[in-house]
Parts: sequence; structure tokens; C-alpha cells
Amino acid sequence: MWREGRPVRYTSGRPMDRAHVEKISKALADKTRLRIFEAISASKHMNCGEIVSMRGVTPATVSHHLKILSEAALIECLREGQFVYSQAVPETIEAYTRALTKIAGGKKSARPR
Amino acid sequence: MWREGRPVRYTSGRPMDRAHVEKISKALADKTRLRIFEAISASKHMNCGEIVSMRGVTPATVSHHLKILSEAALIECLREGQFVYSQAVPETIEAYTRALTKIAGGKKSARPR
DNA sequence: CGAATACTTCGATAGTCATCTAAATATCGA
DNA sequence: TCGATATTTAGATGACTATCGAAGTATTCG
Repeated sequence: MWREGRPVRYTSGRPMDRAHVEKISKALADKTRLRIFEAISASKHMNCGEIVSMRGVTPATVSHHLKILSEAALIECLREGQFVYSQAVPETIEAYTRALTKIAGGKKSARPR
Repeated sequence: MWREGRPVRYTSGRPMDRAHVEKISKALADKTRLRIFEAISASKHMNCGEIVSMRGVTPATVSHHLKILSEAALIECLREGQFVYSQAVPETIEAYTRALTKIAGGKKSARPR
């Protein structure tokens, strides 16, 4: 079944709090993890072995990164038999970008220059 | 004058590469820095002392964080007399969210379930 | 059940990073 | 120029984290 700890599921209404923004930023703040997230997003779903075969990381490391991505709700992981499939949760990135846009746009007056 | 190392200035055309996505993610991946960025974005500009007076960090630490934010091009810093003013660069967050949206949306087929 | 496959957890290690204090540099005003 | 104020840099320290190999757990299949 889906990896536990699956937190919020964002919809266009709900705003994301600062702690979660930080968590997602952390999850995206690593070369390897970014590559993994990109690969998962580009496909319908991937299992651990497929990710390992992408290049230069052991299964242990992949597992570690998948945990961080899924705890940030950027992906969900489903075991199906021996395999654990990961898929992207696009709502999370949407909510994240919404939150950042709101933060960055919260200016009291126009920028000079 | 503006702090050196000011990198790219994004427009809606230019795509952001993975290395810069990673750099911005890192810059946003710290509680204190996120708070600082949010404060700067919410005002026209802030100097180091104003940020220090926000709470719980020394000038040295604030300076450190401003450097990281400006190297990620999230803010720009301008010295004016004794003060160094920082202001947000909203184009960077825009380009960042565009890049993430592209990554997260690059799916080959619809998500099941 | 027992072996094979897929993944996770453990423990160790090396590298990164946030934070501070103290010292250095920059700028202003008298 | 001197002293005050603002910020940066240097150096140290403690915390966190990416990574690996090895051992553990889950699941299938004979």
C-alpha cells in the first residue's frame, strides 16, 4: 500500500504553511533527488530498481531519497508485489509554487529601477 | 552598488537550468532564510539591521544568509551609505516556479487512481 | 519451506552548513 | 581625522545529511 506518512493532499484552495514550503525546498535541494524527482515526473511511475539503473546510486541511497520526496508529499509510493512504484503528486508542486508566488508577490510597493 | 555575482536576470522566455533550480531550492531550504526572504519580499527593501532586529540572529548570520539569497538571485543588495538594502527579485521566483511546473508536468500519461 | 528478487534499515563516514564571537572593513558626521 | 554605526569576513563548533556496504524484511515462485 501507499507509503505511510502521506500528508496533505493539496487543492487550489488550501494554502501551504511555511514549514511545508521549507520541507519541499529541502527535498528539491539536492542534485540526486532533483534528478530522481524529474525522472519520476517524466514517467507515469517508476520502481526503485529502474531509478537505480539510471546511474550512480545504490538501492540504499535511492530508498533514502524516495523517503524524503514522499515525506514532502512530492511523490507517493505504492507497493505492488515485489516492486514499489513511485509517482509524482503534481498538486504538491502546484501548491508550493502558489505559496512561493504569494510570498514573492507580497510587496508593499513597486520595485524601483 | 549592487552586490557582485548577480547572475542571470530571468524573463518569461529563458528557461532555468537544473543547477539553478537546485541552488534556489537550497536557498529556500532553511527556516531562517525563508523568514528573511519573506520579510524582504513583503517590504520594498530592508537593510541588514532591520532584519537583525526581526528576531534571534546576529548580524553575521544575517549577512551569511543574504549572501546565499543573492547568489541564488532571489534578492539584490545595494549599498547606500552605511546601509545595505536588499530587495526581492520576483523574476527569479517566477522562473523557478515555471521550471518546476514544467518538470512536474512532464508526464507521459495521466496519473491513475 | 527455501531460494531469489526488491527494497529498507542500520551503522559508519565524510562532507556540508548554520551559527556564533571576534576581528576587519566601510561609511558617515563632528 | 576620530568615533560611532553598519556590514562583512575569518575561524571554530556542533548539527545535519548524502552515501555506502551489510544485514534485515517483504514477496513471489518452485
